[in-house]
Amino acid sequence: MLQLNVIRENKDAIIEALKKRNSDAASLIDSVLVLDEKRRATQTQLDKTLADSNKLSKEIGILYKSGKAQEANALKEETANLKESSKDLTEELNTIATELQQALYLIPNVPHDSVPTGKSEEDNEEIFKEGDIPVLAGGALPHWELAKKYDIIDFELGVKIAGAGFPVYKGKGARLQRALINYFLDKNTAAGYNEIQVPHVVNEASGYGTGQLPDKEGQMYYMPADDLYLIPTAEIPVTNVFRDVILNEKDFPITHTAYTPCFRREAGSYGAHVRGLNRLHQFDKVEIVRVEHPSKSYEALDGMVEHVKDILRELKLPYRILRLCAGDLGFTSALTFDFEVFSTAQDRWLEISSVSNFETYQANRLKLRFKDEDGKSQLAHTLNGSALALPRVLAGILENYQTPDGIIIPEVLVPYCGFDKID
RNA sequence: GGAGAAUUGGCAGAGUGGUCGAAUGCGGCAGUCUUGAAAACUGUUGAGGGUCACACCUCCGGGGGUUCGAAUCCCUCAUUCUCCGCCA
Repeated sequence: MLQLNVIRENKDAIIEALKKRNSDAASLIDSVLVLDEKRRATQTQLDKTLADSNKLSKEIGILYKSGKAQEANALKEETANLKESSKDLTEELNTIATELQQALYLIPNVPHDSVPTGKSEEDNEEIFKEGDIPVLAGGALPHWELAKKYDIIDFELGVKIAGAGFPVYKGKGARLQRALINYFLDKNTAAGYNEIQVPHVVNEASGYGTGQLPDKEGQMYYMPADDLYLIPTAEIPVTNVFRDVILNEKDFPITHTAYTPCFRREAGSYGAHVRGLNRLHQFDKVEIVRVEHPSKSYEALDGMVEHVKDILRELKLPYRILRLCAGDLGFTSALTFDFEVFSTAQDRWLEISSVSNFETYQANRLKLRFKDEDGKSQLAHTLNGSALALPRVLAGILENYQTPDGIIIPEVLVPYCGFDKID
């Protein structure tokens, strides 16, 4: 959520910047400013009324104490009007505040200057590419065929138990999943991220805190009996650790890593590209989250990108990095880099990580602040990224490391797996 | 799941209808003293709105109510603790 005072002071610049997202926010911003003004005017009026009635109440109290009940009763009558108008004003204020809040929820984050203009993922800018794309022998298979051939992932069994998009990993497939989780967590903690285990469900307040609500409720599994959501990403619980928190400057940087399963309804995204592991309702992911001083957050973002690169180099997977264009940028993000691994047998790139800086957008909703040098409260910056999402990494490994004799396990994972080949 | 108790500032803990945003202690910060530090002493120390700055307003777990007036009374929800039941 954008800050009101920032909108007030940079109205035109914000409208201009949001045009990059192909959203004309001008009228929305205008109505926010009108509502803001109305809110403050109403607040001032209410404050005055309350001040008057507080004053009267105090006088009544003093009169009673000094035994002047009659005079007190006379004053009581005067309060009736004040009470009436303060009730009306409170109602009015609540209405305006709610409208203002809802309008603010509809405004996405302002894209960073470096974000390229563009309408869709086709306009994303490739900024880096590394790793050799293997030349596979004849008869190379896509990962879902390999999964079947070696009996390591059973998609049909998942359908029976839960439904499409909930695969069952078996034998060496299950072991490889566990190896990847442990490897990622080890890499992240070695880089200084503090491991944390968090709930896999979140309440409504947490959903609003990181911006999934009210925007994306259709993408989350919701449990009405308990008013809880299954998490679509560890970003929500891990970042909400810092909801309503005031940090000291010396607490920066805050870094966490967490493994969680992720649940996504993926409503309406069925089609040709969802086969196998490409798009699931439940998948595993290891996330990294940072809370940073505003002056350090872009440096931190670069550090996260380098960290993810390092992992992919060790796995020896061909990958590229995209700078998302404004049209493809997430609602809450100011700048996002996507990592994609090349799926050789499918001949396409698969997104395996998304690393973003949200600047103060989430912090404003979370009320995540810190005391600066002058002792004033300021909003912190939040960032997060996948390091990494498992299924497509697994797809990449299966396809790129396949040989006629079986699938070779990347060297760095062998100690975690306890085997070096799936055959 | 049943019965009872509780929820106050960074922490501990007073406060049961009136000048209480809240005593006191600890912690934090600043100063005095000291070669330096500790101790001691003095001052200061919640968040938000509002204002050029004051004034002023809101917040004592969340929401609602009673009252001229609520941290204090009532209702409701949440959470925590104790006892019982069930259970990985």
